[in-house]
Amino acid sequence: MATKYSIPRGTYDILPDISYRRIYVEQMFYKIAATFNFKQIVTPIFERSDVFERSVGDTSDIVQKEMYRFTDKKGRKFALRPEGTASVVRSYVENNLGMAGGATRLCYSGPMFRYDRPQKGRYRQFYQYGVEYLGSDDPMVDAEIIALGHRYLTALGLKNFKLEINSIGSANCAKDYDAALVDYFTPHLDAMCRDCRQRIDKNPKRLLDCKVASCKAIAKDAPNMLEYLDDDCKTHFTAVQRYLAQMGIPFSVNPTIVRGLDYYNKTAFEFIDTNLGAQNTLIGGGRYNGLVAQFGGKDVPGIGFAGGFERLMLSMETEGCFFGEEPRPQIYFVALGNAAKVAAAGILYRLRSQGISAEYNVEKTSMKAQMKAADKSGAKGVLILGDDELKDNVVVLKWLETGKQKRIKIDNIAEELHPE
RNA sequence: GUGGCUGUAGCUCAGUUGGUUAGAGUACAAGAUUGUGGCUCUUGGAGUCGGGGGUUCGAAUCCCCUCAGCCACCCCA
Repeated sequence: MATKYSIPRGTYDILPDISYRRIYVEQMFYKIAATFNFKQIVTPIFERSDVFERSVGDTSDIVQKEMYRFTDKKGRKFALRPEGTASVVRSYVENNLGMAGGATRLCYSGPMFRYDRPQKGRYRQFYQYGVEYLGSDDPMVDAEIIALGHRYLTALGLKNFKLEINSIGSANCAKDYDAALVDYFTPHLDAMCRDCRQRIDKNPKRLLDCKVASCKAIAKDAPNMLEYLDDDCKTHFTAVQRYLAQMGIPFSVNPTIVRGLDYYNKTAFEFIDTNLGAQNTLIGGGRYNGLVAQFGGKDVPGIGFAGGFERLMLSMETEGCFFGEEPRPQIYFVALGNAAKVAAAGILYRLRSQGISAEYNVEKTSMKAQMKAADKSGAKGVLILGDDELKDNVVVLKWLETGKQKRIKIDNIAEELHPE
């Protein structure tokens, strides 16, 4: 007996009855991105491991324990991509995309891989969409990227989300701030959870994020990141807010937003769903000045965001959003008898060549069964061909919604379906 | 990686203190004067009771292991 295989943990199949929804949501993304003149870039789903290790940060959880790594036959080290930005920047540098002059606006979508414990809205293979803007540090660009995210969510019909923004400063103000945090938290450490005690050395900003009640209480009075911004970061951040206000995009400043990837600086933002579970970040993004230089390119500033299709669609489901029309054939062909079946092959092929979607069922022979199948398929019309019609060179066209039917010439089917 | 809950037809679920051929709804298939769908009715097929091991005369039911899903931690999309 053949063994039945089951899908790997944390992955899922997109089955044909709902795959049109994914197509709708993805196409909407590219459509909105195009209105901002972003163009698609496609990169491989695996890269040399250090592409991610160096950019995402080798102390980050993603690199430390969530990457799918493998070695090829020549011993090269690769990893399935855990996120999109590193690959895009690698390609930007490798192909000198900046040489075209002006800014580079890129968008992408595709599968990402993280070895995580699966739960609702979190998978080991998941699908992200994202944008990257390379070539400017102007705060207007920050606002534009955020606006693009906002436009997309809105275009899908989502309402129950909020935008939170923050500035995590640049390298030099972050250093001051981290020192201030260590100074503040160190005397309280005994009252804090074990995780926090461990994290204070690695990344003191994380202590701001802790969910444990006692830690939360201490973190409440911690130094505010925004007060440690240098002048450049400060004016940048206020300008971003001014642009957002100008665009009429509502937001709130949340100083505890700490993005988990090392390359972020200055502006950080999240679109959060307000009625999803624990995995409620719809879109996360931020600025990453310095990353291009780190990949061996010029010191070109950049900013971008990424979001997961899974959470997006979960959110759309809870809000009852439109997911696009379910595809169905225009015509269902009912053939009675073998001569009609043979003729149907030719007619079907001609209709399809003319762009008319058509379906039939060879397994069913009775008229009743074929009509039932036609009804179930959602087809708008049925073409019925039997011996009577065959000898007159006609078919019966029946509209399923109204039940009206008439005999039409076989050569005129396409015109009858498209009256104009 | 840690903890809690769950796992019975394709889907949603029943299944009494372990007891004989494991049920329902829905979906599917065939039929109701044989060339006309939807509604109704009749009949039918379909389940390794997640998997493996153990206790027992007997396990879907009790015990152990394992796999998977969900929820939270964590992490983030």
